[in-house]
Order: sequence, then C-alpha cells, then structure tokens
Amino acid sequence: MPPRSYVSPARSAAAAETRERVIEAASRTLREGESIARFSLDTVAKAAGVTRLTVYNQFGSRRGLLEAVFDEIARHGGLHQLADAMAMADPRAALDRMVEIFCAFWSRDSAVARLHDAMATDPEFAEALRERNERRRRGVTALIDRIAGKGASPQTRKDAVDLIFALTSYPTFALLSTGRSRDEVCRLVQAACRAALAPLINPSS
Amino acid sequence: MPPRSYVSPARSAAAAETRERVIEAASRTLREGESIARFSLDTVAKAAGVTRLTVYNQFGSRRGLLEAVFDEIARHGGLHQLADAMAMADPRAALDRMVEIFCAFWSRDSAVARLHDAMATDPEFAEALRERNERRRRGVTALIDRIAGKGASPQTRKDAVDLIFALTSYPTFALLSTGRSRDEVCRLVQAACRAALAPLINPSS
DNA sequence: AATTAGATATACATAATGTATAGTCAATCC
DNA sequence: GGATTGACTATACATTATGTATATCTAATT
Repeated sequence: MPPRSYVSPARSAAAAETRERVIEAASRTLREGESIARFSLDTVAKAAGVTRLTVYNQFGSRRGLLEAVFDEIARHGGLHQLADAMAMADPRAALDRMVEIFCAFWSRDSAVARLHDAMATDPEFAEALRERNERRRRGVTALIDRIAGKGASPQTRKDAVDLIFALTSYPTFALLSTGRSRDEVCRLVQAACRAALAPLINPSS
Repeated sequence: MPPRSYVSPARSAAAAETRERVIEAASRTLREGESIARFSLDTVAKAAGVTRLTVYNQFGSRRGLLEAVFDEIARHGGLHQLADAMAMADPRAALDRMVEIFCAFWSRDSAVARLHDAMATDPEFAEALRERNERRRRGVTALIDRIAGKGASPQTRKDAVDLIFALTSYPTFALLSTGRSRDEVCRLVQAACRAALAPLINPSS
C-alpha cells in the first residue's frame, strides 16, 4: 500500500529557511575564502549550523549548492533591469546600458569570481553557467540585429556579437579590474563595444 | 664527517630523460583528459612508467609539475618569434604579428586550456602563470608607447594596454574559438586591437 | 496516537595530495 | 674491486574531500 503523503506548510517553510541559511553561508564562505580550493561542504555546513548531510538533502551535491548560490546572486544582481534596457529606442544606448548592468553584476558579489573558478573543476557546473550566460548572448544578438545595416553580412554580425559577448564576460571584467574602479571598467568596456560596432555600418572591408 | 658528493653525467642524463618523459606524459594526460579534475599524479606516473614518488622527487608537487609542463609548452610554442615582431619598424604591424603569435600559441597545445583551469584551484600556480603573462603585457606596453601620439595621456595609454592585454589573453581566445578557426579568431582579435588604438591618436574625447 | 518530512549521528567507500622510511641497483670514487 | 652515492622503488601512513548508506530523533500532520 502506498504511504500517504502530505504537504506541510510549517515544515516546508522551515526547510526553505534552512536552505536559504545554507546558501547564505555558502556565498559568505566563497566571498571570504581566498580560493575555491578551500570551499568544502563541511565548512559551509558548520557556518550554516547544519550537518553536511543536510546540505546533500537540500542540494544533492556540491554542484547543486554552487548552482543555487549563483542563482541566488543572479536574483539580486540587478539583471532584471535588462528588460528595460532592451526596450530602449536607441540600440546603442541600450548596449551601453547593458554593459553597465553587467559590470554592476560582476562586481556586486565577489563570490561570482569563485563560482567562475569552480567552472574549471566541474564541467557540468561550467555547462550550467554557460547556459545562464546564453541569455546575455541573445541580448547582444538582438541589439546587433537592430544596429546592423542591411549590408552587414551574417559573419560580420556574428563577429560583432561574439566580440561584445567576450568583452562583457566575467573574465574580461576581472582582467580589466586591476587598478580600476567599477565605473572605469564600465566606460572602458563601453568604448570597446562601440568600437566593435564599426564594421556593421562601414562597408569598407 | 661530510659525505662526499659527486656529479654523475650518466645519472643526471637519465634523470633528465625521466623528467622529460614525465612532462610528456603529463601534457598528454592534460590534452586527452576532459577536465583538470581528472588530472592526478597517479595517472601521470603510470603513463610515464614511473612511480608517483618519482614525480615528487622531480617536481616537488603537483604545482611544480604543472609549471614544468607550461614552461615546456612555452619553450616550443613559438614565443621566441616575439623578438622579431617587436623589432619591426611599424608598431601596428608588430601588434598584428603579436596577435598572430599568441593565437598560434594558445591554439598549439590544448593542454594550455587545462593549465588555465588549474589556475582556479591553485592560487600560487595562478600567480606563476600571471607572472609569465607579464611578458606579454610589457610587449604590449612597449608597442603602445611607440604608437601613442604626444597628446595621449597616461590613462589613455593604460586603457589601451589593458584592453589589448585582455583581447590577447587566453580566456578571450577561448571564448572566440567557438565556431571559428585559429586564423579567423586571429583576424577578429587583430581588428579589435586596431580599434582599441583609436583613442591614442584621435584626441576627440 | 500513528505517521511523516526534515534533520541528525555515525559509519563507510573512494580518491587525491603529500610525507616518511626502508630498500634496490647501477654509476662513481678511491 | 669494494665502499659509497644518487635516482628510483615499495610500502605505509596521515589528511582532506566527496558522496552513499543506515538508523535515529523530533516536531508537524493526519
């Protein structure tokens, strides 16, 4: 006979709370730790005041926890502003705004640096993050299509998209951040992205 | 009484040979493995036909082995051509050539991808690789100084240097390599670098 | 009062790095 | 030729992580 099952408001609320506490502890550990190498589920569990097994119950694996942390950061990272940016009348202004939004996102929580490091050791996590980045690529593609003149070949468009995609990526942001404020990086990337648009209109190559 | 010590041509030659064999096995393992996570000294030692302890005797640690692999790749990676490139009369042509040399370098041995992944988990190894990249930065700086007009401010120069440094980095190369041949990536990066030079002469901002 | 979901306690399997100690064997020195 | 030395081996051990298994506890539901 099948065991009767039921949903419990109080229980699932408590579970959700511990889940959030674990995510918070994990992102704090990522922020404060100097390397992803030191990031262990044991440390996180202790910081959250739970057992390591609870982490497994909630997230399934280390990878699951890391994805949950990234999604939590993304939720509060200001990416919802992208909708407004994409709706702007001037696609170049929209691109500038897009760069601004992503610079703010990359610099908001230093845990994102460690999460990108985690891509190196966990291919499936890397794939998961890459999929989340595809949204950025789609946004860039849409803007390029609006900016490009009729004469722009598909290859020229693809080049512009991929170049701007690379310029707005986290690795580029991190490389440019040595000795630069967030705003300074933003202006530099904006200038580079504008320069990358040139081949789309000027048919001189 | 101090133990007498001596140098042994035959022994050090044999040691150098096993050292090379281990490096070769390590880079092969990195190339064939799908992730740095699977890269263990045990695997390398077996592939080289030696004991894991021999690896420790020769390289001290996992990090030491990885550095040795990178240096070996760099030695045969064509970076010596940089001297000729830097000696070119036209600094813009030199920059084009530089981009070419680095695109060839990044694409030559797929083990470099895994080595960059290793930066994520080993901060000291990351630092070691960063130092080796400083040579590229110095080269870019020298070219920018030759290209920049008198009116170019230090900040404008720094911006150009850092931007080109980022454009010629491995992460950028890897990001642009999806669906592009080495030469195509090279041309795209060259164009982006040329565009990054504009603020150096045109004082219109 | 019985049941159930979430969390705990404890143990175990596996894999990796790194250290320690003793032993093997051929090249070198006297 | 015999003692010594350097590279390598064999074996063992300590430590740290991830991930799985099993039994138990507790408070919320039925």
